Amino acid sequence: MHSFTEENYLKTIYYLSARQEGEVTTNSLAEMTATKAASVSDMLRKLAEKQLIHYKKYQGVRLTEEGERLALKVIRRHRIWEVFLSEKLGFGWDEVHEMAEELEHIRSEDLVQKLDAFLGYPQFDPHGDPIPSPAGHMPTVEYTKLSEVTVGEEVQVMGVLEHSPEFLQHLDKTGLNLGCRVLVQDVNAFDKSVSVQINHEKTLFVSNEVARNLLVN
Amino acid sequence: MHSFTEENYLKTIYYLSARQEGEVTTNSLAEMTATKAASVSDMLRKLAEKQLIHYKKYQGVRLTEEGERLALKVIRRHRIWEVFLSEKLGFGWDEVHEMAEELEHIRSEDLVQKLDAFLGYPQFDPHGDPIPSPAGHMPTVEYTKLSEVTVGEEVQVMGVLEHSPEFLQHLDKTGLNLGCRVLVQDVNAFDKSVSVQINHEKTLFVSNEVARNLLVN
DNA sequence: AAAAATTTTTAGACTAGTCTAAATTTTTAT
DNA sequence: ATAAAAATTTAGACTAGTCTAAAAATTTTT
Repeated sequence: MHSFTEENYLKTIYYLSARQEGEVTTNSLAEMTATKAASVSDMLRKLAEKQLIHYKKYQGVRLTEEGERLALKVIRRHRIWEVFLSEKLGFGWDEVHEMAEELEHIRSEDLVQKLDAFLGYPQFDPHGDPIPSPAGHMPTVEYTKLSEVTVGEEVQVMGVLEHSPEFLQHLDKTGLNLGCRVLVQDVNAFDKSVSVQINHEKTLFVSNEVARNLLVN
Repeated sequence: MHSFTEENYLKTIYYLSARQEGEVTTNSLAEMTATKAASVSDMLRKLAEKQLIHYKKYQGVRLTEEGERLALKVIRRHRIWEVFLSEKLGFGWDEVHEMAEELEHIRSEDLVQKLDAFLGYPQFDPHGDPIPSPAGHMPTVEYTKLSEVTVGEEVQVMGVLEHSPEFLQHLDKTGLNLGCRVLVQDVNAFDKSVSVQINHEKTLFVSNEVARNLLVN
């Protein structure tokens, strides 16, 4: 079995790889895991020894097939627990991440499998992120940022790019929940803020900062 | 906050204290936690420094009020998770303990509180053990061992003293589940084994070893 | 293409929790 | 009441994961 810490590194490498092309850097990992570059270097050596990453000194890092399989397992557990916390226990989408960070490391194949069944095999977590398959495959989703929708189009909120509680709470406050319909009425040429109508009801002004972090289809 | 390991020591001290009068010994703790006496000694020093136990060298150990409060918190979390695993996910009572050993350490007051509500504020875990109150009080239950029931009495299985999967699976196999009615028909004078009728149906022979570990009322 | 800046790695140290072996204290047996 | 046995603690070492400071490699700038 792999340690709590190793699982977190793999997960983080996966996320950073998905975010940009090419190798993941030591520094970006240090930032994401809130440790120092020296600690990351050390851990990379260990993960490379275990064949979980491809690693050449000074050249950045990439998951091996086995490493990606493990990372997706952890992400799958994380997201399934988030669904549980949200759907069954009534936690807000701004609260579930932190608890899932711990729950994702509970070691039992059977547990996540039964939990998945109990939840009715959900496809997405409370933030709209897809749940990897048991076999370790990440579903591809094709969403657009709200900031890129043209005036007159009506779209539906499908996910978020920013997962901080602050951002999610802001969305709650303004009523921009997952699944709500958004009609783009106007785009401000100066600051790229968007004027939208929500669920054919109230009209709202959305900053570009927010619009860039809202995924729609 | 306290570490995973500290929580386990406190929990174990609580269990051993409940099992016998007086101070808990270093050796018994070493056995229970599957470590060595030397490691226990070390940890006891640390727990004493944190005022979680009363500890005089060579004299054994006893929880302080604060230590007991923490121990009961952990036990509460453990048992509530067991109920969840059993009732909602369909795990057997022989399977839940191991997973709960990990789940009990998830740090969130809110989580256990919401889980408790979701489960309808259960009073007992799947083994019949009472669930401590949120305030940290262990309900007292007055059960008798099946081995001490007199011939002719009909009782109900309320709990177990032995929690090993092997024992629990044995009970499953023989149909001695929690809640089932047991009429004591005969006690063998030689080996103290008991002849019982289950739920007014089949008759069963129960060894004294088993009868001593079955709690009834 | 060399110098400067940045990034990454190494070296050495620290903590929590564990271990073995040795020393000490307590208990039991004579 | 002493000797032997058992239990407990201390001493010193190990591992995983972290850190700071220094060294080395890479990238950027001039």
